[in-house]
Amino acid sequence: MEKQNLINFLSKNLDFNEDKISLLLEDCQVKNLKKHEFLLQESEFCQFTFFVEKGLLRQYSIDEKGKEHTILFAPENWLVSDRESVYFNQPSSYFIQAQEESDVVMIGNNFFEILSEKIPEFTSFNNKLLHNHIRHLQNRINMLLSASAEDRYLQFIEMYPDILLRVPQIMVASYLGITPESLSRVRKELAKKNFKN
Amino acid sequence: MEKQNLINFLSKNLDFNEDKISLLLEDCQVKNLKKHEFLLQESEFCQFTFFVEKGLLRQYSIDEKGKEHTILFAPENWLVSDRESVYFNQPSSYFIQAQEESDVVMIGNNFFEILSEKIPEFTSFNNKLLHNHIRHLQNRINMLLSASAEDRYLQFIEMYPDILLRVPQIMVASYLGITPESLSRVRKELAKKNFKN
DNA sequence: TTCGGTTCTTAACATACATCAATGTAGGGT
DNA sequence: ACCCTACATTGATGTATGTTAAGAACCGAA
Repeated sequence: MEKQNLINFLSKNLDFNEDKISLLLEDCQVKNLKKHEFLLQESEFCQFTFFVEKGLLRQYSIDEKGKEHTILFAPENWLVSDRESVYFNQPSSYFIQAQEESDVVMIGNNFFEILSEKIPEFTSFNNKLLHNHIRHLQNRINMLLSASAEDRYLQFIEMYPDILLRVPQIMVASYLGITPESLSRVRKELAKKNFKN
Repeated sequence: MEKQNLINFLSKNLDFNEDKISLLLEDCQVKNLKKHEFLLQESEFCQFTFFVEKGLLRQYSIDEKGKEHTILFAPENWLVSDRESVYFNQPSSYFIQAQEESDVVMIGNNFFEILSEKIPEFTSFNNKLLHNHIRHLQNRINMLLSASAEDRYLQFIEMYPDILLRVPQIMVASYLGITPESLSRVRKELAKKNFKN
């Protein structure tokens, strides 16, 4: 089934059997994306939360000088959304784009509310997702405040070893907050110190 | 009453009258802090969420090189906590310290659950708090990824004009992710361009 | 009031990282 | 198989920011 990953994800966390979840998910569309296709662009209102069944999404912003800044990489089994846009009803300042041919489940903005009504325990699960998100952002801030280019890169490959292989370095650089040239040099340095990869 | 700010804060957001809220808050202690007193230190488990009735708190971390990184300034009517420690039951990697003589309401970790039971609408309010938190962190990441020292400073005084006057520059610098010397230079430059403040 | 510490400023110098530019390389589309 | 475009690498150079160090201003405690 095309939503199998999402169903697993929910049933694992909700202790609610697969069939029932599958039923609840009936309203959610699945969308197939070609590489480089957009799910959201700057100034649009984010209408969905996206669950990645297959492939890889990237969320990024573009600043006044035209530079891209990668906010998030979302491989299989990740949720992506612009919560700010969804929750506060603002035009988004982000782009969400498929980096590979991908399948995503489009979760409508009211879907979580509906789930909350039908599955009381969902509220606390949603809470957990939010806390996870906060933890993730907090760690990133810490990294940006304290770590050098090399340290950031090392942290990155530690945390997302596979993503390194799936996206161009230029995007990893924009995630780390450095230029692609700098990243290339960092890698060269690490190679000297006989660092694999 | 010593918890008046918190009562206002909740009654404004919950549409629940002051007396009832006041009653619910009875279990929460109020603590008076002298300047530089700690509410939380690294490796401790964060047991409370703190609401600032009066004064100013600062949350910060210290990295391997001994450098401080300010995570958050919390003046009157702000909530502070290490959600990661509270929610995931981990030792904290942060310090929370009073920058001024302060009064805080100590909100126990189960208090929000209790409130949820007594005030159904509280769940969605809590949700809003979490989303606000996420928005705040997200904006900060954007800033760290894209803005120069000067831009960061300008954003900071725009956003927190009063805090600048209440804490030493050294701490503002550690919030912005730059050295105090750099901050001093930035300010000098801005002064040249006849920038007030 | 004086003392001692913290903070702020300034300057000279160091360095990590950015920028610019050129070349090389690889993958996708026709 | 070819070209085209995007990406990676490298070197020369520039710049913002860090580092170190010193003195000045400030402030709280004795």
